[in-house]
Amino acid sequence: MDAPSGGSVTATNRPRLEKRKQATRLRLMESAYALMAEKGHRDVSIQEITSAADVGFGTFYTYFASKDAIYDALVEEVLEASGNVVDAATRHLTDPAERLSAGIQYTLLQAYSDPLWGKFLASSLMSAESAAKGLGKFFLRDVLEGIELHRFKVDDVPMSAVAIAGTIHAMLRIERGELGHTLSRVGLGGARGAADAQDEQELTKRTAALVLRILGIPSKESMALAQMPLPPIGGFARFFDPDASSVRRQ
Amino acid sequence: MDAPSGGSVTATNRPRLEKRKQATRLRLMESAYALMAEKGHRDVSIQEITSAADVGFGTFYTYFASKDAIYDALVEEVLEASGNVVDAATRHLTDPAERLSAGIQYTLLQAYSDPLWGKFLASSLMSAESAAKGLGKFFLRDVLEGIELHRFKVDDVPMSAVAIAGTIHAMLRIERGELGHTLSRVGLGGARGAADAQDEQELTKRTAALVLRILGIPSKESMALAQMPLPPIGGFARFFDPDASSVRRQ
DNA sequence: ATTATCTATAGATCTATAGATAATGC
DNA sequence: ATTATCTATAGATCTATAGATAATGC
Repeated sequence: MDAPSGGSVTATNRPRLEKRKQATRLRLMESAYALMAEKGHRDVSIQEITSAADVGFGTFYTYFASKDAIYDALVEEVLEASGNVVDAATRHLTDPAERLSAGIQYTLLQAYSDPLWGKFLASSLMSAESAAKGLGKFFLRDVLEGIELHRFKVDDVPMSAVAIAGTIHAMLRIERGELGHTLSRVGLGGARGAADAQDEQELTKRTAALVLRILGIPSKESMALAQMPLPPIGGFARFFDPDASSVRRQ
Repeated sequence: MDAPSGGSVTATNRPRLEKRKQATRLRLMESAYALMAEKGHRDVSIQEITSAADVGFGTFYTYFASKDAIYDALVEEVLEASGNVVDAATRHLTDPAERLSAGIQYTLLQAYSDPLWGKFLASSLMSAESAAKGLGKFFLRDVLEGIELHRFKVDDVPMSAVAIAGTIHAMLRIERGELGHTLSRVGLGGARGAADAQDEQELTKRTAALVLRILGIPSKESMALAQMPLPPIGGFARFFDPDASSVRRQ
């Protein structure tokens, strides 16, 4: 009617503005990600997030309706990225056993090299639905394929899936060095050399080996499979680190 | 000096008063327990707790310094009770494999029969230290004894312990029926009959069987062990239920 | 007389919004 | 001219405490 003519001036017609908006949104998510991984998502105020993002308080509400909304967006992002980590690391492998082993190791190595990522991923995996997204999707695919090919020998598929998920989840939550520490306190002692000299490489291999054993692969073969060299992917990107170019989508 | 004579009139000299205090304290803990299990311990206000306990707001601070303080007290209580459940159920068994199987099954059955208990126990087991108390202490004892007797065959003891803890923890967190549901959504279908017809008895047996397999017991024997009848202990007490006489100490 | 319990309240936080301001777009 | 961003604030909540009250103890 009496609207200014000249065609619709929608947001999409203004690429620079749109780009700036995306940058602000990303800064908010980066800040929320770091704070929530550190302190737990309920224990972070919107105030803290906007301060860390160096953005006016009210700006938050331009992008997210609530704290839960930004957390949900982050979970979505992290779960998808976790799937990408696994997929990138394992796409080329043909043996489902080797592929699963590599996927598990890359996941844990990424978590060790970027503790915030590890904490956030662990918190994302708390709900049962999330287990079917990201990581879980790929791991389950490998498990099912291995069963079909008679590479794995499993009596109870759902229970095995729960055990694998529970094991990986537990490994993500354990503080480094605590594995040996906790158990030695109960009188177990170091299972293999000094308990505190466990490095990430060894822990990831042991985790992979145990998962393969759950899937019915004999003990020796599991260890051999887990020891196979991982094709290097040139270090891990820090998730949500402005310097990093990978992992992030868009 | 000028204090009233007649001997020290300490609290211990007044059994009725002391008893009443304990009752109030217990009411506060019962209310906090139910609310925190339901909504998560951070999402309950002291206001809610005192209302539920039918106690004046300020009274809370006579007994606990903070919300964390009452939560810690509850965790302590629940962990100890969890140990008692396991111990009572397994004390008489001589085979560590059978004992561990029974302990796991009783734990899960208790959690299924009393969902609040299950939720609270799962939340208590989140920290690594807590895993060595209660349940964990007894389970670890059985594992180590079984290894010593060559009943179990384990390559990597700490990793196996983590896997067992992670599996049980995951089973405590999974909603009933979700095991089959989640997996069937990904295209797995019912692994054994209809996925939603899983009853607690079956789930607990399958969990125990899988744990025994992790410990190197052959597939068939694991299933046979898990199928062994559990000595009935006449139903489970509701933890913190005023009607129940067991579980609670003191 | 003693003390457990209750009521009322101050102070601290935190969320969501309204209105002003500043930056880009054309 | 448009709109992203900022500042200021109202309203809701929640914690911790101070002082009053009510119940038991002797």
